[in-house]
Amino acid sequence: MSTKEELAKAYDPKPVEEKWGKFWIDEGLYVADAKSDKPKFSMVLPPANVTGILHMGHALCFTLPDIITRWKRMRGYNCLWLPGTDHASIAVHNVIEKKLAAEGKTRETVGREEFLRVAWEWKRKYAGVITSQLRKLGLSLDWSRERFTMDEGFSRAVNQVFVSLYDEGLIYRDYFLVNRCPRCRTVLSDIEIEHKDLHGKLWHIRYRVEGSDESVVVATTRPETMLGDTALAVHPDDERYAHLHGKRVILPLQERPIPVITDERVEREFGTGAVKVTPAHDPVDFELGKKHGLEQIIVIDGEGRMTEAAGPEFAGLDRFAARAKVVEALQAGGLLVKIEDHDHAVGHCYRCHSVIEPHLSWQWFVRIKTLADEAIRVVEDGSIEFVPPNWSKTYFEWMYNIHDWCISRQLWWGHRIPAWYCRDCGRVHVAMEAPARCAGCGGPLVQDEDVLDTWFSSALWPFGTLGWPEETEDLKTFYPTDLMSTGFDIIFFWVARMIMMGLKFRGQIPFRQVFINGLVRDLKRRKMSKSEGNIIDPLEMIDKYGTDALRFTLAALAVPGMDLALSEERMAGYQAFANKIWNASRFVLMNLEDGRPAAPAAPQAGLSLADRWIRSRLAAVTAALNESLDRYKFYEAADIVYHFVWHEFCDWYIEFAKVGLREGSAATEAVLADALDRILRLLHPFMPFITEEIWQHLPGAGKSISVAPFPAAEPGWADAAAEKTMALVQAVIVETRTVRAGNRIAPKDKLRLIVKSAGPEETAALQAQAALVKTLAGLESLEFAAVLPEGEGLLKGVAGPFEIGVVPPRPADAGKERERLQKDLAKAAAEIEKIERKLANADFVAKAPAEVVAENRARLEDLRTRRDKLGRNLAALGD
RNA sequence: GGGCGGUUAGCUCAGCGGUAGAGCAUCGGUUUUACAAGCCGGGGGUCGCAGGUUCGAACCCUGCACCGCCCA
Repeated sequence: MSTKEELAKAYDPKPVEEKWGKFWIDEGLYVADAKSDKPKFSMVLPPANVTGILHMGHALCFTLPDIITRWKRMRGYNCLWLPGTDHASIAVHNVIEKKLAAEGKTRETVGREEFLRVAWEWKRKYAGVITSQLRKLGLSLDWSRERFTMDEGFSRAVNQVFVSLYDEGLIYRDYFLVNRCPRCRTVLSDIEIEHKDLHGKLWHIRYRVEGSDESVVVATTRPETMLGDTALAVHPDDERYAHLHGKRVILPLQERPIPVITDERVEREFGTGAVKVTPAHDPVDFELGKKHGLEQIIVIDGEGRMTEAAGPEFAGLDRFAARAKVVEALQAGGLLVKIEDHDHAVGHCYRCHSVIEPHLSWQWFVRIKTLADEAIRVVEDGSIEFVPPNWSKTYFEWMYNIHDWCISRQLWWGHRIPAWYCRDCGRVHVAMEAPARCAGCGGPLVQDEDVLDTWFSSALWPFGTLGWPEETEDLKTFYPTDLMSTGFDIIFFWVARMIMMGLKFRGQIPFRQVFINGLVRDLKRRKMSKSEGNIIDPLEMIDKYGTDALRFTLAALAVPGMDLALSEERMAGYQAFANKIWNASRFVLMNLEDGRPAAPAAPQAGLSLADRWIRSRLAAVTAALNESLDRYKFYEAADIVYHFVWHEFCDWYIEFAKVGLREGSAATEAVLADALDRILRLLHPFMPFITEEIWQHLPGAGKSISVAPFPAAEPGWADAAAEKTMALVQAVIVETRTVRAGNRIAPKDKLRLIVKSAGPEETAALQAQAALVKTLAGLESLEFAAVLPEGEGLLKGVAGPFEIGVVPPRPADAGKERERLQKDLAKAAAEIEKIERKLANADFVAKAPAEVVAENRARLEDLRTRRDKLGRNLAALGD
């Protein structure tokens, strides 16, 4: 026998989590085997921001797939769950700049090399923070394969992708109007812009028509950009302005003539129907400018300041100061017709929330259309499946309207673009390694200053982490991965791009399924944010309630695709659940002091009704749990196992087992131990720590529960007869308890219970379980009678087919009893009426399925019997 | 403006065509030798509104209202 030291009175998570967390890693239990012949199940962890700290979003997004991985591992899969971190270009860059600023330096004063040295040092120092926090969640990650997006191999993969796409013409450099954050001093891609509705103004400005006294009024939300206007546009069919076609107007303040052009894209309803055109500072105007061959005059620079071209009185001013000054100048010149309130969407930087500035500059782009077409196809044909499926609509919506992807960033922390320019002839060289000199003229080369969008590298995560571009064993064994768990907010940023890149460079989808988890909110459904002060910190929760309680809470709240409202109360509830499991286990272990008897060989031989019943339930619950997890219904799976463990195993079976154990039944001891063993294994994916700790105390435990087989849903254990009889037993027990509670009879008063016999089979079945009924209902005696004796002040109740009579230890309060019976009677009567009405409907009887009709008839019969019994009992009480 | 989602018990949410459920909260009882983070019992809902389909609607369809998110 191997029962170790007895379990403590209450579950204390901390030492347990520390012990097993270390054990799992030291023993390499989650290190995948590329050569295994078991079926594989692989995932890559969404790389955590290397600067980051763990928040509840991580906890949710990582706990759910860990449940799946642990479940699959126990079911015999060769599982790989690969962790890693992301270099988070802008975020880290900002941190380092701030750090330098604190020392009175800037990146320009220290230079690129020193900047990167500081950044790497910083990364080395802080990367461990997030990874050690990940470990606290009990994730079954393969740390031996941990990767970083800027490690050597991964960087090579990034360069390889860049060079290949360039060679194929899918990456190009262009002078284009892009989004720039003046504060971060870099351009951003379209999806890194957050549009916020703002209350703005619409300024109506008068432009004089050249060589006439006439003028045209244009409306604009950005008067400062007028300094860069190179045309005025009207709709070709707008009769109000037909006479201006081919004329020119004089741009106020600049006193420069600009042409009037016509274009279908002008909205006649907007403002006055005449609009100013600023090709260098507005996306629509940029296109109009290209179409109509307009000059592009840059009046705002990359830092949001007015340029020389804006004119001497404005040059150097901040864009918002310039706006005020332009408006003032227009007003002074009598050119401002009116100012209206106007709500419109304004783009903001997703990192720092500054207002974005459209910015004309040379940038690198990915030509996206052909890549997107393939990526659309694999979702359309079901090769990749979104869970829940409606997210595919969001995906398609974006993919159908996708624009070329601007991938260059004016930052230093990241993958430097592998492009070199010839100083002499300007020729562009794109290559894996720096070429020595210009292939054209032999001139000296200089590398592009920019780095790549972080998302460019994370798009390669599913294959880059497995060793690509080398054809590694890992790549062959584990790609494509099976599941990707992530938030809906990065479907565009990340999921779509992984699909495109995976298809392009592996010719295969990167993952079979995408599980989209919701947002973690507080109880008032607000997003958690520092400024709101409503953050629930997972580490603090782990400290307070234990990792298992946190994990179970997240699982229980995780309805696919839905945001979840998290509360500490909920977590306290699952902490109590952990404690319940702990104590149930203590009970079982206390009864296994002589070791663990083997389960009976023949499935049902020598088993009591209760033993057969719990096995039947166990089989059903195991099957249901598997099905829920198969469909990623974590909340359902959690609910199933919670209810079973607490309200079937603990509330009923353990109490029944006490009777069997008292009688010295080895079978019950075996079933009890086996049920606990299975329960622990069923729970393990959700609550890895407590289950490991208890399981290790079970006689005959293996190396680790995390690699023990997941319980099979034993088909031979299904026992409808046992479940039916058990329902009778439970009904009699519950009704007796209800009678007791309704009449304020103390639990310590042992009762005499008389049961009126029903059908012979049912009666015999109940009689056989007299010991159970007596113990659980608190009886001193249980008698069966053909009729319940009258005139003894019996307290009567109806339990399934049985009528029961409780002999009150002292005269009962007839009023209370009458109240109770009347209530029951009223309930039954209401139900009867509903069903009678249904059955009175000829259409129902004729058209509803026969079994539904039969069901209703049977139910009506039962209810009528019940009503009659209750009525008689009530009448008997009357005298 | 386009798209997606939500509206069910006091709170947070399941259920999505055939007897309205869970957890928490609440009320009453209770130191029954695994557990008071417990045990036993109870109360509580015209399933947002209005139509329609159906023998039958919380569930399907249409419209409306309100809330949230994404895109333009």
